[in-house]
Amino acid sequence: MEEGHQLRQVRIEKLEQLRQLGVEPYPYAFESDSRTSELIGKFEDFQEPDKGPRHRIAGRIRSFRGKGKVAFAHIDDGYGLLQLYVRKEEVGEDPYKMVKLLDLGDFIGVEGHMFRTRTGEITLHVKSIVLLAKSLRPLPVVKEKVVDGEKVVFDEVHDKELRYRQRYVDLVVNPEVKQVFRTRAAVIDRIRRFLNDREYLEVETPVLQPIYGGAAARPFTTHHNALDRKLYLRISNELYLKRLIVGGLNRVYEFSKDFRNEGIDRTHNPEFTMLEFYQAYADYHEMMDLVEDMLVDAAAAAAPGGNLVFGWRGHDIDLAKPWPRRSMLELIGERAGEEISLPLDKPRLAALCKKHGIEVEPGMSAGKLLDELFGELVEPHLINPTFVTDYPLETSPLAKRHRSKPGLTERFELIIGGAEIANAFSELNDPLDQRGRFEAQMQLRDEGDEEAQVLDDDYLRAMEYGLPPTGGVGIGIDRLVMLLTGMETIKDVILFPQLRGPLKKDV
RNA sequence: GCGCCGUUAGCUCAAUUGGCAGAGCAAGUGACUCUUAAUCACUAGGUUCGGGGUUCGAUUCCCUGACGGCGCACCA
Repeated sequence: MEEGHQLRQVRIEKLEQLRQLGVEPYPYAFESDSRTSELIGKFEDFQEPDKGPRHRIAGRIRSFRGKGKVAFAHIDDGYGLLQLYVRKEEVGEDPYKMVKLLDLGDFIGVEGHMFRTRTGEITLHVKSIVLLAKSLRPLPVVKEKVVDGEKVVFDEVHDKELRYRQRYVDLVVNPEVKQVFRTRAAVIDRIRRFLNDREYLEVETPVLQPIYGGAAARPFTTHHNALDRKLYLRISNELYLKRLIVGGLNRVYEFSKDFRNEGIDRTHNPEFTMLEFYQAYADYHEMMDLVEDMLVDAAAAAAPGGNLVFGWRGHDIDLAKPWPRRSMLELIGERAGEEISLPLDKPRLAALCKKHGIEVEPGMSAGKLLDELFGELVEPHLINPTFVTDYPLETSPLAKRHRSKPGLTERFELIIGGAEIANAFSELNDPLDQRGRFEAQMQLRDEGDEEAQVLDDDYLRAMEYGLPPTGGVGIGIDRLVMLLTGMETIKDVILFPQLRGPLKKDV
């Protein structure tokens, strides 16, 4: 809608008419004392509703039905809709002229008492009304009615592009979107308390990093002018948090916005939120216990009442403890129908891959082949929470060698609904082993693997001062919220997901 | 990056074999003092995503680009 569009022009003209009536279209504040949802909820408590107390409430006009000298409207205060009943006789001549100049989308403040209309709807009987902000652009008009107790919505806004690009519109017209983001905040709050209660310290580490690390991914790069230096947006905060363990902050965590220069799909957004937490003197077994407790606790923020069954990706997922802990080799062996034994036999794994239609490239290590088999044969079938343990050494350069299984590490991933929700290790704390692992990664990098990790000398120096045995976990918060809210795409749990290109037209 | 599908009024959507681009809601004017997808009458509203082509004539067919969705690839 360009500057001169008629719908917008009409509203601009109304601004002038309002000012001529002495109405300021953009006043400074309004003191409200109620919420729509509470007023409706408490209505039944009133002895004599029609003579009940006065309430003040502010919000956006979402529907309007003028009937001559009386008007009905619904106000939306962000928590729900409440019907208003306005009579010219009661609010006065001039205010009613103002009412006639109102549009859907305008913010108003009202004062009045509660009653029930002849048709049964709980309603605010307005005694006074003020304009709080005039809206110039028409919001999409969505109507609903209740049929047999079921809400039927008309002209619902489905257009994904409009919803993501103009999230402010989406939030107004699709009220369930607000609930997703309230749940997201509640889940994060709950996890933060869970960790604080266990004497974890919340910390902040650099987003701009001279060397990126802690994960296998391609980074975004940027440049610092004053330092004339290339910097990377973090792909992970793992190495910084472990430096803090070296320093004696024995339990640390950070909700970290990470950035990875990768494709975008239902489970990947270039910037996403990761929770990482590290605990000195713990191993991965202890971290599994902690993750299990943490996520069951977090689920309560999304589904009060102790319900632990969540519908997601076409499955009913039961989060009830305990969650099975299965080794990766065992799971692959079951699905492949043949036992995978140690030490890993690369030609045999390659044959197995080919048998299951997985492309084998010459440079692939035995561990990489195992990862491929797991992703193809096992992961999609793990619906209820499962801790998959003991990943190959080659693909886990920051994880400690397994205490009894050569060629594997003490690492687990938590898989729910076929998606990776958490990744964790007994952290590698042998600095010489770590140096060797970094060197192996650099070798892969030289061979063209752009996602191989980069050797971080300062991190090695820190570890040489001494890193205690440590358990560490990373949890993909966006995916966790998807699970707990039943959303099928990561775009639905990120307020402003990354989209290509600019707004295609000014609508 | 590849394939398939889509983009028409502010919103939700139609448009026959290629033949004057329509409806509902929203908007404007008028009527209406308990309406509720309020109702009634009238009015206005379009670069059919952009560019090119075929044709007497393109929303429709062809090419190309943009954006979105889905799938694949990539991806802890």
